[in-house]
Amino acid sequence: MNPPRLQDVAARAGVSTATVSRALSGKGHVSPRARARVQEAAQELGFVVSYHASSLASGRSRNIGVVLPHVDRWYFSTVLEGVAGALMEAGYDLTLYNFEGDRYRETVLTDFLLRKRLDAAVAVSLHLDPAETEQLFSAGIPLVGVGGPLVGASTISIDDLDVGRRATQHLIGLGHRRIAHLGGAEEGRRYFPMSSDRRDGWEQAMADAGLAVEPAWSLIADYTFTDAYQQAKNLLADPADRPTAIFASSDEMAAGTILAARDLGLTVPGDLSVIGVDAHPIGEAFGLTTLDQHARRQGTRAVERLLEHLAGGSREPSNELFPAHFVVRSSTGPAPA
Amino acid sequence: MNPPRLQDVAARAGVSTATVSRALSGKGHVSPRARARVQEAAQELGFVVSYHASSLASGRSRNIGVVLPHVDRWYFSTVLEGVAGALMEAGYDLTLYNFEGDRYRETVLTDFLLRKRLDAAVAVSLHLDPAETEQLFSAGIPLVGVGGPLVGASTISIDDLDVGRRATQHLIGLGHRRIAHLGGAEEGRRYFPMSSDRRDGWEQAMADAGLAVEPAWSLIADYTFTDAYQQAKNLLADPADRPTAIFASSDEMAAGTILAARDLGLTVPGDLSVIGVDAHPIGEAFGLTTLDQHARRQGTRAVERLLEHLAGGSREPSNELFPAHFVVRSSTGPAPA
DNA sequence: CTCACTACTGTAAGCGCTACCACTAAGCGT
DNA sequence: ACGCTTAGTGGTAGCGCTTACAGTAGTGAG
Repeated sequence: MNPPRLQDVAARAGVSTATVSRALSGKGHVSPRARARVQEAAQELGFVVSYHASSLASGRSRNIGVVLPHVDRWYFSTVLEGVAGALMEAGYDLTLYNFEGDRYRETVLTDFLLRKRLDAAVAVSLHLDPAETEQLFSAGIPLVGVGGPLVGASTISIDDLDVGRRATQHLIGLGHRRIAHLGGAEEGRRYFPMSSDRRDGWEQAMADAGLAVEPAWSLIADYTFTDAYQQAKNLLADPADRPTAIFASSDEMAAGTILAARDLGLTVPGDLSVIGVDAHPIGEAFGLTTLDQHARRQGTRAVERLLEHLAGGSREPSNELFPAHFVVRSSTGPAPA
Repeated sequence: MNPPRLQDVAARAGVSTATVSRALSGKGHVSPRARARVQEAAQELGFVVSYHASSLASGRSRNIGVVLPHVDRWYFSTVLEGVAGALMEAGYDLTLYNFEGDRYRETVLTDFLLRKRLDAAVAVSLHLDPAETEQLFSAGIPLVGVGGPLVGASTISIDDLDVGRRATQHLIGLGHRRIAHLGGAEEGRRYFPMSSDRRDGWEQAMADAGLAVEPAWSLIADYTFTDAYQQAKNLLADPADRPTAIFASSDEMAAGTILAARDLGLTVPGDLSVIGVDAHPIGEAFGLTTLDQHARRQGTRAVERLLEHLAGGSREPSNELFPAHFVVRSSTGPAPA
């Protein structure tokens, strides 16, 4: 026996299909009695509206796309958790588009735009070139960006420049003058525009304090624990000339740095202070001082914005800056004498 | 101007809509000339088939659901990467259902089953009770399970019992007799059935070698780095009575254990050997010996199975065991004298 | 030259809903 | 009492595709 259709419910409840549709969707006027009868009939038959038919007829699909460059990295998966939770609460489906770096970039930007099965999309750390932007806008899909600028669209992010500055100032305030930075890949890669902002914040804070920025102390570690571990081991190898503090653009890198320092026999924060960004759970065990960027809430907030947008027509795109909060633990301390 | 429809392409190419549909989908006979003309017309108009209309008419949606208990944990996000990549290659969309523990369990099992918008589903570490199983089967959605048993469905997983045994045997082979185990939550939680299998493997290997299993050395750490760190710190606190080796059911727990050991002034593997499971990238920097369970490939393999199933009608459900491979690094060594 | 087949193409009947329109029956201010 | 609004309902035309089904040609075998 085939799955029940709207018609079957209508027959059983003794009303028209139009009334069933209205009763079930909650739109339009339906008498309490009719509503009750419809619900009962639907219940008995185990009826659920056909997603495709409903979407085709109404033009709305209650389906939102999420585009991100990776799903197996902390920041992205945490934002994704937030987005997924918020969408579930709102009764929306989530279609996932994973770039895997840039591997499926073209495919996603072509495919997912065109099939027009999405009501809207959330793009995490997505950096588009003008042609891609044009493509997106002409498809008419409302878009909210998370964790990076996205021309023409509303965005949610932290103030990366400010975060870089505050992290560095925290170290300077503790008396450090020799401060290195461990960031993500610079240009070249198209996602991760924020990496350079945090680096810029570091440079600004150093300049403001009249401190020199050693070019060799500006490192790139791809946002991973292991890469940071290697970089830090090199950086800290020479006892005669090494920084007393390191600001890492992510907690994973910061933790890798701490491990490297220990492997070299350095104490943290005795010989070296380390500060990160994220509030990654791994930071707890490392006693890592960090700036919490509330990644999960960035995700939920993005959904809120999107739903407001879908409900209320088009508003001006706006850029919402999330506050980042200090979590001071034991990895930062006074500079060694 | 509205997006072009099939009809528009047909008009422009001078053929019927049926021919356009056949030419574009590749099904049925179409002359090379007609095909070329259709493709040209579609190209010029920027035509893409409407996903919903196509699904409604054909009954197939080229959309596969992925159900998992968390997305912000390594194993799940890695499997998800594999699934997402394989689906992208096959031209399928991916709808994500995140339980968040058990928070949205009911919602997902009800909602996603019913809307009947999925061709099939992949369930990662999903443990269903009989009623839920019944519900799923009556919905008629082909299902493949990853990383755990799933009654009635085909599954992909490693042999967790064997993994537990081999990891423990590795330690025994190095002369260890005092071996503790750090696993995930036992019963209670409904996902993570594999945790107890790895624990059982440990117990078996110990028994086979005639070694005692200290109940206090069978710990639960929720699969997280930080929790393992705490547990290990307690476990290793007493110099008079502590294990010389620890088998952790995941690399994150193993890494947390190593950090705890070092914080206590113990050397690895001098005073303590540690072995994990996963081949989590963080293991590299820790020099962690582990058993690679090829999480990503489990994901891609699940998709292969599903697509075979969708193509070839229903086969018998089968359970495919993935081999796990040793990655011996520096965290395991001979037992201290 | 006929028959059987195959290659190709068009016609049109849905797929299962939503939403517009039309209509009736109340309710209500004047 | 009169229009006027509004709640409640049914009829039905699509939404944009896919896919029988049927029909026309062209081909080679008998």
